[in-house]
Amino acid sequence: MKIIRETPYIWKIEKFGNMKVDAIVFTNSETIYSQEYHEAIQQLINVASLPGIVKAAYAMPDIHWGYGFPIGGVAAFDTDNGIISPGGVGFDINCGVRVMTTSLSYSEIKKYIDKLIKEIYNNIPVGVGSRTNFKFSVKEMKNIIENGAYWAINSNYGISEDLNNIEDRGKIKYTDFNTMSKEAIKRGSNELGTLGSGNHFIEIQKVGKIYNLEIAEKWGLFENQIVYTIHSGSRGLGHQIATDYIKILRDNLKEWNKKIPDKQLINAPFNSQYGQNYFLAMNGAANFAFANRQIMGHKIRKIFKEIFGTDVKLLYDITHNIAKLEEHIIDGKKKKLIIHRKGATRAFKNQPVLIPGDMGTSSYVLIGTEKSESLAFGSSAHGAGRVLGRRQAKRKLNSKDILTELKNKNIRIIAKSKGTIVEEAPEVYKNIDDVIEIIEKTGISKKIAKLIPIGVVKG
DNA sequence: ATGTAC
Repeated sequence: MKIIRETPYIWKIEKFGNMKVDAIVFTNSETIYSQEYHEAIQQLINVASLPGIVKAAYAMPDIHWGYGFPIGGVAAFDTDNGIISPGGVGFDINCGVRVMTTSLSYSEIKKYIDKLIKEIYNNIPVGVGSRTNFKFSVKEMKNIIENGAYWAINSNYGISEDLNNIEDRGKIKYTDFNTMSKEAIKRGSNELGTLGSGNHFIEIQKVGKIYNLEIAEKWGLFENQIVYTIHSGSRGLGHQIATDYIKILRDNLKEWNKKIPDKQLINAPFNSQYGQNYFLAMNGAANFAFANRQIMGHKIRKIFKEIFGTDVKLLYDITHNIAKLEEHIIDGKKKKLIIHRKGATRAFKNQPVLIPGDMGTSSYVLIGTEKSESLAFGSSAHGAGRVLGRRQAKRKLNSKDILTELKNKNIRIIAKSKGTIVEEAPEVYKNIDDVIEIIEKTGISKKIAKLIPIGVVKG
């Protein structure tokens, strides 16, 4: 294997063996050869061998090991002779991030942080198996699946201008309710507007440093401003769709998948019936997730209105686990591709890019660039990236120490489970500042503002 | 991530 340093932050693994294209890794010289990158890079090499992959397999600086495809990976496939793979999307279909902005400064709400996070915790179901106390009918579920955030706004969870600030306006048109199992629909029927567990969170944050005043102003951001971030996805519904289609492809496309280097890379030709059915079902789950974040975002907006009498705007809502049908220029010609972004954020030119760090450090708002479009199909990182596995975290850390650490930093927290506090402790993540620095240096997005956590709600 | 296991 030959790793070539293209620039100080871009590394190329020249294609060898069964690879159809090169692999490109965005990172620094300290991590490229590190043990923690090793498995993920092997997975990236496997991805580069899949049929119809175009240009290269890409890895963002926060890559780590995932199901088949690495988390933090981007892979584009030709729609005529390429594939679509559930492992290239992930189990939490349309896991994503939304940032909402208030007109309040930190000093105005300082005394109310405990009250705020308590209100949020009491109004939004959080944690493993979090459910609403009612169920949507199958007919209403069809409406939700087909219309996503558009459905939510029509159901009084939001204002129409919210749609302008959601990726794909919160509604992907390529979907078909009939491609989704009864089980998936049943699981989703009492999960809409719930946070979930693991790395999902709601944070009240204050705007720290502003890096680009002009854009920040345009986006309604100012120093010491109170904003909030929601990180969640499609809950059990999306998980069920992923599980269903991995099995369907395994049972029905044995011959087609005979040569894959890892059984977790199970896939279907994009233009086949199986490939199309997964695509349509996955998009249904994505629409469910858009509605999910829209509801939670609006509920918190109402809490702010009740306590402070202030209005809240949506800065942006973006997904980082999805396969999208997009047009990109390949060899000077426009081409339709199916872009898998798994733990990678879309970062088209001038678009807000939201990258959460960990609950003890910070998160960032960035802007997409032309360079991202030319270098990585318009993609950027999605988070800090784990350095400790969940089990390792539980062995090494205890919740009491983490709570003390957060208290010392003046960060309030309500969490349903002590286990989650440990599994999601600041120590289990890479330093977000390092990830952001690499992104800046490569130019795949540019910093706009830093967000500092002050109140955290966890599952 | 996940009714953390079929």
